[in-house]
Amino acid sequence: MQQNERGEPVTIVDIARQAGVSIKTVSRVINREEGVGAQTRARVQELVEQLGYRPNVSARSLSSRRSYLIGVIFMQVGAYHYVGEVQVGAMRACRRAGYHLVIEQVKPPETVGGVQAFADVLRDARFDGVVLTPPTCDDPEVLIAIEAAGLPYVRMAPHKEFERSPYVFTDDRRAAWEQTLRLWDMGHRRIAFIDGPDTHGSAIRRREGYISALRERGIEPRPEWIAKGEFLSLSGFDAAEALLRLPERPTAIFAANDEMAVGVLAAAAKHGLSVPRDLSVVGFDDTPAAESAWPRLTTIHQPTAEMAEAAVEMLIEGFGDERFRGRVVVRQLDYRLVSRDSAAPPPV
Amino acid sequence: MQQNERGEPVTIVDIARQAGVSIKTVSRVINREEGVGAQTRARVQELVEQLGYRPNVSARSLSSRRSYLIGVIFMQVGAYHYVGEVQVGAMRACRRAGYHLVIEQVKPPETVGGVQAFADVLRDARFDGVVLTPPTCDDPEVLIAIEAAGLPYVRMAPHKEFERSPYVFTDDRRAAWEQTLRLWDMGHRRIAFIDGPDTHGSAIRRREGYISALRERGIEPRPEWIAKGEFLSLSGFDAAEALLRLPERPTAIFAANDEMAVGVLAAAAKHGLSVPRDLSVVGFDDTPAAESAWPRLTTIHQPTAEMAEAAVEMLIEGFGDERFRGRVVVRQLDYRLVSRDSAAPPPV
DNA sequence: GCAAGTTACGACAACGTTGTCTTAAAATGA
DNA sequence: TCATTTTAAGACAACGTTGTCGTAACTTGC
Repeated sequence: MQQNERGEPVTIVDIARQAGVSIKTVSRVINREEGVGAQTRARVQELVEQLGYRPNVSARSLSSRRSYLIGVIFMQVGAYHYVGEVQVGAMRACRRAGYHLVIEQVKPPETVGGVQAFADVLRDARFDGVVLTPPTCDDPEVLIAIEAAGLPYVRMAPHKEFERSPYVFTDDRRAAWEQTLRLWDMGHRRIAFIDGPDTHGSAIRRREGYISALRERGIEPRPEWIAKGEFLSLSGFDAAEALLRLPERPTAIFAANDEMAVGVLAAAAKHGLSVPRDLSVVGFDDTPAAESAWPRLTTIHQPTAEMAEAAVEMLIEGFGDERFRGRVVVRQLDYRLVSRDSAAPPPV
Repeated sequence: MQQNERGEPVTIVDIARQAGVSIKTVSRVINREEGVGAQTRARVQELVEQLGYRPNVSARSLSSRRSYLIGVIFMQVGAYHYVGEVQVGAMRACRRAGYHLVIEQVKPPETVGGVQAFADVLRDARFDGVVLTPPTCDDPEVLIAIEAAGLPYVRMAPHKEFERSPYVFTDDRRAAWEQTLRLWDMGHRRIAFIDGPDTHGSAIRRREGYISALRERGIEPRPEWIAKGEFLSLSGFDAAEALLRLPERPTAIFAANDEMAVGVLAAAAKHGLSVPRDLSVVGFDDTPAAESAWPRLTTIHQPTAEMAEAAVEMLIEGFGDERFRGRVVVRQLDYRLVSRDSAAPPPV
């Protein structure tokens, strides 16, 4: 069923011979090109399915100068969940369109020769396009390498230079604003914030949302309420420790991601504080950690997989019209507030 | 530097012309084949570097019938960390050998048409080989699909049928045995265990190690001490709740993975138990969650990335000698006990 | 000094598609 | 009815490598 009479994979030649047409005609049917009569098309189509023919990607790319490969570029720094979601979403979109997903890791900036190695990989992988995740999507060297290779790319939640390429994003600023107001509306007035690294655009925008929400309610957030974090659980723990030692302790802590929020939970436990009775804690992202923490985290759902899916779709659609030539395409996806058990009105 | 005079990527033809030799000779140099004189080889080598030539993978695979693509097959069920580590390790090995890594997700068994879709993907991706992660590595349908495609594969920590293919593993049984004895030696006598799903071979072997350690010390583990878990944090939480309600409460809980151990920590917090003062908790795997939990988890380090690296190496080495024909190759890697803060002698 | 290897290379045909150009037949218009 | 356009299809040459085989030019052995 999947082999021709010589015991080898079915090729376009086999189809052509059996259908009594030229290989070019079969090629046209496969690629949904016009210029084929209805009956011919149907006959070829049927044979293709019957023999289980699948085009040879190598031959196809050699000839068409397309690889049907999309690359996802990331820098592994412990954000397994995020990268995993991106991959799953990207893969879904790829599969729908007959593409495959290749993953490539960029070494953290400090690594010697990292970018050169990356450029080499780009050149021999011959991707049709790549998706960039934060914080790589703002790394100037990486961007230059990709542009030098003439590759179309889409960035996910970029930090700056929005005109430089198409990108997908969610409104982090507004989401953080809503999250903060949610605490406010519960009655919290001393709301602290744990920041992410400045290399992530979303961290910055989340902080902005937090600040603007408080200002809107007529409160200027005190500097000591904003603690530096690194998006890692441990940094959330440390930041929370500092916040909980403040003379006027915050009644609520908003961590810029769930991982840090889990760290806050641990710090609260260490200080003998019951969440949410003595302290409310909210996160951001809605990772599995949020669901499995105790108490379950009130957070904001980030449609990571869907964003990646959208990014790949934009890439593939872009291949049609002269590869994005200059056009910047933007796609926004919606976040969603998730209410669980870690936030409640403050102690009276 | 990376383009020839026509502004297109440098090809083998450019090198050949400039070196004054035939393309075949260049090809020989590239592929480290013999039959080229020392000076010629040096001259070609230098030109290759100078012009930044990289072979076109499509052409190469079309001609050689190799894709230089390795696939990693997994089923996403929340084990982001594990899959992430596998990918990183596999990618490292691939890059060293000039291969690229393609990831493919298999839908959970219940999905309709899942395996057929998977078989299709296998056929058009034309991997040179694939790495299978648990629990996919024991899925009979998946194995049949891969074997039908004639693909060499290496399994990671398989569950059964060890003669069926090459595989890499760690001695989970012995590691769990050591972990249990470590608790015993601290003075614990009521040691409970939270199981993983039976579809994971390592879960089963971890349980065996736990049981045999207790038996060796002359204790028959009570059935109620072994709680069913699903390798997910929430299931650890639930299992711990049941264990902590036991009339004779265990003084230590050994969770078959870190994620569940974190769930146990949460359950302990809910019950007002201080870890490790009132209850010792140990995990398995040494994921980031173990480091960032509070208290930090005592666990066992699993060399996941290294295992994946080894798997890919075995695959690539195997391509040489007629593609593994019948030979089962096995590689064992070492685990490592990690002592942190979540285990201590039991209350007196 | 000559037959019998051995070494270092090249010519040429794959590999399985797609792109470009050509052409016979069918449809259209006057 | 005949010139003109449109449609459906095919011929043939890429695409950039590797595999197979052939063959001069050297070695080697006696």
